This record gives sequence, structure tokens and C-alpha cells, in this order.
Amino acid sequence: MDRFVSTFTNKIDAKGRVSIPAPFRAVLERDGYATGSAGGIYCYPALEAPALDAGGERLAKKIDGLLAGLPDYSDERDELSVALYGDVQVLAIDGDGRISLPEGLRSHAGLTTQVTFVGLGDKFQMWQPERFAERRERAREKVHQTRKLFGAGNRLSSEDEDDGSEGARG
Amino acid sequence: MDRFVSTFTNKIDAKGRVSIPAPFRAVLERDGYATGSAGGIYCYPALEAPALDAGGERLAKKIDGLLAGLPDYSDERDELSVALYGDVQVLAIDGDGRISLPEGLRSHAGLTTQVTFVGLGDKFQMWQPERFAERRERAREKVHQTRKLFGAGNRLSSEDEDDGSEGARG
DNA sequence: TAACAAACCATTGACGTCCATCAAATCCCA
DNA sequence: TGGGATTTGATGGACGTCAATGGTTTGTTA
Repeated sequence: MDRFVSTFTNKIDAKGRVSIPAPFRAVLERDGYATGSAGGIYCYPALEAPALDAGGERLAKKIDGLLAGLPDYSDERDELSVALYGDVQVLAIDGDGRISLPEGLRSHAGLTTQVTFVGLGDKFQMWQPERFAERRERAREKVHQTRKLFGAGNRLSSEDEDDGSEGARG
Repeated sequence: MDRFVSTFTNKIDAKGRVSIPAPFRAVLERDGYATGSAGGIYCYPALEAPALDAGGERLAKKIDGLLAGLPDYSDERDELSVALYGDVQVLAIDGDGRISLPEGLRSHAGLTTQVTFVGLGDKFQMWQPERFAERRERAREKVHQTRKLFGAGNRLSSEDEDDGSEGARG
């Protein structure tokens, strides 16, 4: 499996460190990340939500792709670069699979004692647990309505039905 | 990693010196810069912003590339050369990873006590911290709007589209 | 010789690395 | 199938290293 799926909730310790869920680490390693050596995960404040987006090399390449079409040294490119590269932090993963979240990122997502990791396929997000619970409720509502529109015969929507599949520990 | 990414804020000391963030130095060294020896970073006032542009060999080559298309000894080339090269300063990096900013550059960017280094991929910028905070907000706004223009059909923008909803299962 | 700049050195605090502990899930064998 | 052993992942803490920063000395030039 090479996608981020499921949700997990881990603690932030006194030094601001938090363990990345093991399944996510496995995906990152397959994505070209070498634990312990130089490199790390790319992390930035999500645009539309009080959360952090994060991912590995694949995510970095997508960001590059957004800028690839723009001419060098145009104002437009500079402006986009500020938002895309300027907001990104490269977080190193230590030997125990942990990252430490800088203050700036933590405050954007309102993270204090716990972090909920949410798999989104190519990337994952980090949420303050209570906030994510709300968001999740809204999302379920939405899925419910969407299914009604498409009709019950749709196999894909029944795919979204399974719950209790989360691996949240602790 | 061979690109300038993230933002860092460092102090200017009484003698006008400021440390270049270690990750940026690493990029510069990989780019062909040898700390301590002859050479330095290329730095010039940004054309459209109260900030300084800076970079290493790769940046210099890109500037060369802009001129390459024009015929030798043409007036056009001469003028563009002056515009591009005329304001460039080569700043030496001392043994501790610091540069000292000449008064001309400092005043263009309004730098007094602190400098915010902003990674933009092939180059980085130096900003007065408060001014950068504004610029960053604008940039995020713009990305926000750009995404809406592209719409969900765009592969790249759909990547940035999620607000967490699609990852919410169970 | 005074003024300035550049190299050198020293301190401090943050961060990365390493180690120990604990809980949960799995495996193995009776 | 049940219980104990083993493995893996999460968490907390100690320690060493490096980056940022401030200061001092040396060299150079007018």
C-alpha cells in the first residue's frame, strides 16, 4: 500500500515532539524517504482548514508542478512561490519516528497536547482532535447526501460506509 | 534537497552581520559554493517588492540565460545587462555562515534589526519581518483564488482542494 | 595611528540522537 | 483454544552536537 489512509491520534510531548503513525512512516519510506538520514516530510498550513498538510517526495513534486508552468522571474511566480515554498517546513523524522512541530505550525492548527493524523491518499493532515471530530461529522453528512443523489446502487459509495476501521490507539 | 524552502528569521547584529539559515547554506554549498573561500552569494534589490533577492550559482546562470537570447553588442542586451547585473552585489559568507548587508541593500528592504529569509526554490528573499507577514497573507489569498479558478478538473489544484472531508471515514 | 573591516573565539540555547520504559498486538506452543 | 513469550510502536527523558549570536583580536588602509 502506498497511500495514506485511516486516522490515528498521538500525543505531543513536553518538547513538542509527536510520533508519526507507523503505517504513515511506511508509506513515506516507500515514497523515497530514508529515515534518519537527510530529508524529511514537507509540511505547511492547510489553506482551507485549521490543520496542517504533510507528505513526502510525491507531495513536493506536485508543488513543483504548480510552478513549472510559470516563467522565471515573473512577479506571478514570486507570489506563488511565497505561498507554496515559503510556507513549507521540512520536518526531520528522528530515529524513533517522531517529528517536532515548530510553534508557527502548531498555532495554525491549534495543536496543544494531541494530534490526529488523517490519511488523504497522497498526503495526510494533522488536526487538533476535537476540531477534526466536528469536521468529520460534517463530512459524513455530506457523503450521506451525495449517496442519495447518486442512488443506492452505486458501489463506490457503499465503500465509504465502513466504520470502525480507524486504527486510533491511545 | 537542493531548493530553498521555508522561512527563517535571524537577527542583525551591531556590525550589520546576519546569519544565513543553515538549511540555506547547505543548498548553496551543494550549488557550488565553498564556504570561506573566494566567492559568495548574489544579491540584489527585488524589482517589485521591498525585499532582496539572493541565490548562488544557479541563480547567476538563470540571469545569464535571460540574456542569452539577445544578440551580442546590441543596445537591448546592454540595457538589460545593466538592469540585471548592475544592482547585483556579491556578498561573502564568513566562517560562521554570516553575511554583512551593505547600507544600500538594507535600505531598499527596510532592514533594521531582523531579517526574514524566505525560500523560493531557486532563490531566496530577505524581508523585514512585518512586511513579509503582509506579503505572505496576500500570497495565500491569491493561491486560494487561483485554485478556485482552476476548478476541480485540474489535477494539481484538486490536490490542494481537500479540506479534510474526503479523508473522513468511519 | 586612527578607523574600519575581516577573521577568530566563546557562550548559549535549541535540536537531534540515543536509551529506557511501557502498552498493545501477535505468535507460538501446549 | 488459552496463556505465556516476543515483537513492535508509542512515549518520556538524558545527553551531545551544532547553529545562532555576541564579542575580541588582528590586519589593512587612509
